[in-house]
Amino acid sequence: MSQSTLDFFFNIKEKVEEKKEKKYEEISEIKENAVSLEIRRSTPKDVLNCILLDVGYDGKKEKAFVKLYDPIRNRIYFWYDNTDHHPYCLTDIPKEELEKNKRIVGHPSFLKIEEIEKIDLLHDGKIVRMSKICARDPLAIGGSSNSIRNMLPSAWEAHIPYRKCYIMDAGIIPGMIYSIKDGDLVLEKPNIPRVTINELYSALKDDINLYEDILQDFLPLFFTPIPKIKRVAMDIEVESPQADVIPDSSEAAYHVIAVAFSSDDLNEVHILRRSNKENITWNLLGDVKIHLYDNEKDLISAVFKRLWEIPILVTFNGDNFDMLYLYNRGLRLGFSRNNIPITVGKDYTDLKNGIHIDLYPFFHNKSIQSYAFGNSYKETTLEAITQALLNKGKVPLNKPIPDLSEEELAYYCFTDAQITYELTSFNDDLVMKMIILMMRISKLPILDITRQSISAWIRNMIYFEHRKRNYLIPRPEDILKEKGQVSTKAIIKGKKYMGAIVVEPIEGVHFNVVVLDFASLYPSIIKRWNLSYETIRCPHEECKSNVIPETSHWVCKKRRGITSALVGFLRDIRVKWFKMKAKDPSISKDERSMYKVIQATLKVFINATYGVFGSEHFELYCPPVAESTTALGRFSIMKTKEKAEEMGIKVIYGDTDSVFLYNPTPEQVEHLKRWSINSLGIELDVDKVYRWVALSNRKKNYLGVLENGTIDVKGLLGKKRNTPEFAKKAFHEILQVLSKVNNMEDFELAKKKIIKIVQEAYRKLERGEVSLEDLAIKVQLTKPLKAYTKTTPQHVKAARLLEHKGKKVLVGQIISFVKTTTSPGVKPIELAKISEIDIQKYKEYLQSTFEQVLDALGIDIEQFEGITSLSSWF
DNA sequence: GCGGACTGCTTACCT
DNA sequence: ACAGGTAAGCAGTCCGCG
Repeated sequence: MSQSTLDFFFNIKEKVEEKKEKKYEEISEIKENAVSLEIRRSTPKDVLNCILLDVGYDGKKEKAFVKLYDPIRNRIYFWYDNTDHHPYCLTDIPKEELEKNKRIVGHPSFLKIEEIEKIDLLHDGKIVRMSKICARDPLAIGGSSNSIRNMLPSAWEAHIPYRKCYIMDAGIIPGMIYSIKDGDLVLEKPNIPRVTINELYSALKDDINLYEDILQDFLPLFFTPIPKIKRVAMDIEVESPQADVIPDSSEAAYHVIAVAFSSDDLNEVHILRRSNKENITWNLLGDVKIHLYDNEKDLISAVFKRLWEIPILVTFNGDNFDMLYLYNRGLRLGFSRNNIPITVGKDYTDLKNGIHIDLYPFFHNKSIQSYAFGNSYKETTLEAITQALLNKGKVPLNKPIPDLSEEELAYYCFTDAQITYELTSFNDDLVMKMIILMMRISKLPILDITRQSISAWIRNMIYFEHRKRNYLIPRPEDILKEKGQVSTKAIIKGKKYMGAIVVEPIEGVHFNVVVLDFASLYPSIIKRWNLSYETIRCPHEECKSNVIPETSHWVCKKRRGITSALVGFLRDIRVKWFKMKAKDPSISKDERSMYKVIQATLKVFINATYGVFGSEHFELYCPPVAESTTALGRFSIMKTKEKAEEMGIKVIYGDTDSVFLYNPTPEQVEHLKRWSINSLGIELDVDKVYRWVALSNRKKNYLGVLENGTIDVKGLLGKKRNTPEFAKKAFHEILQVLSKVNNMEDFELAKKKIIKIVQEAYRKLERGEVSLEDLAIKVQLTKPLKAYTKTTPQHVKAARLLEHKGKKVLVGQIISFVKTTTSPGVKPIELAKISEIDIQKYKEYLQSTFEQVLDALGIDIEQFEGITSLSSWF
């Protein structure tokens, strides 16, 4: 057995035995202890093996600082910059001239001007001389009315927040292990065994020279173990005058009635007495510690005491609610700002002495949702996420929160804290590990990872590589000026350029279908074709012959593109190393699971890299890069289709990066794979094999049975959220029947069963045997009700009816409504009666749901038409 | 004034 | 606030209809 990944490069374990872990103290007597922040933050001169979690700026000290978490003492240390680093921006105006500018050199925060050189990638890597203007305060550079960047006709690198600038200049990698040695911050590098390096090099083979320098920098990020980060989850409940109105957290006008903490070793509820009951029972709470208070201020005081000592706090929507409410409630109850352990920022809240992780924005992040969790939850609510990931939910409430007894309230509140904690602990701390890896790859502090979107991560990752190599960070307007043009037209109105190709499906049931797909097509293209903002449409005459098919663009042959190298490396190491190692039976289970986390994290970055280059809000937005990527994607799939057909294989379907081959021989498949790597330079793999697949004439719409007997459904109405449950149920019964089909004869039998299912569904509907819940159509409100000005879709009509009844309707909420015969034709399920259901409309729903399946199977829905008039029989 | 053809809006899916 | 492509249902508009 090999050692586990977590300790084979590092020897944290030895030290664990030397020191005692910190336990939370018993809360008994509450005293307002005004310990100054200075003392709370004091850091010893030597601290070993902490994980660096956050970077910030201290306005009083005028210094950058980092927050380090010591996994052994379970506490946060602060380390302040000792390298005399200052905020700055760059300009092309010479130093002598700047010195004549009284407003700049006379600025109260002005420090100095340095003459420096930068490499300008946008202009063929030529060396440019620049002046670097330093100031004491980041606001003096940018962000105030009197900032220096506004006094300059043109400034570079002036919009980067100071803490990010500091990270880049100091070369700090958040999420890595650091020690403080003799007052200095020192990175603890892992010792990666020679044999591992050799294995890795041989896996990446010839491509290694495309990105070897990046590989050297990135390997420690993957091979540094992630220590166990203790954290405590918190949830609060507050009094509310109206049953289903959530109190405003900026007002904090009502009592805080319960606060729960949950973690490995701290499980307690602080609760306010609201009844006259002599003996309250706490049977629901098990061995959770209960603190009952007669006075709200005592409760808040005890909670604040906890928040001073908890190093890492986890909430769900704490930024907008729990933390903000506690802060404002604290002020209302007379606590001074200094005695409240919470920082309130513009769009975040934090612990003054620790770190606050809000899981809501993290799980709301679209890339996390789709690439890390495969869209398993569709709404960002604690209920939906825990249902999907933990397979359990919140405690069901049968009355409003203020009406709950103390015991019920404590139980409800504690359960929320507990499931919030579990969102970070399930699958062996998967979420915590992913967050740490994301920090390392993007070089962003934990606060930014949980609160910013994927484009911010990717931007920071690329900026960091620029600063490291002394490249000038390009300005968005300069990229656009040089590389703004596109040469294709999108199929969808309003889009900027043409995207992927979908091969016209050949209708019918096809047996023995092999699906080949390109492994990460777009990242592979970016790597193979050297796509980057500086290499596309480069200034060299001799490169203009290196054209991208179907476009007017060309790409550089002389210089290796930085984003091409970066994306290429991340793609290759994921596909050729981590994905392989995650399945390697010769290594330990722990190691495999760590490799799985790494490959899943890389997937989030890789899958989004093409998209960001086509997004206007991205600071490295470069339309020809995005356009060339999709053009080469179309080129690749079309060439593959042609080649397959040339070989005599029928291509029955394909979408973006895949081809569906009808009954190919294993030799043909091998031949095609070899051809792809040799002539396109992109790996083509077998993705899945169908016993049979049924295609209709609709694209992105098919079903099939895989080799192992599982049924695979894509795009059919029966799996869409806005299809009523009763239609979905019948649809799934049909799938059950189909999953057992192996040949044409089976099909004939299956058809008879399917007819029965369809008939039964119609009959139930006719007889009124379907419940309101099963008839509900669920549609998400994607914007505020007021914003629907052009049309009024049905779910908006239903939502407006709800609002009329005084119910709150929020963006992102899913509206459940039914179709009625009474005006206006729809009603939210809460207000509808079974007698007003429009049965005719629901028949149409059934018809179109079934039609898609039957179409694909070659059964004519018309032969069922008699069924629709079944009503006459009853 | 009403219905059919058409376009545009909106949502949910696929890659 | 990562992209474009496809399907579907409905809202709204225009036009023809003696």
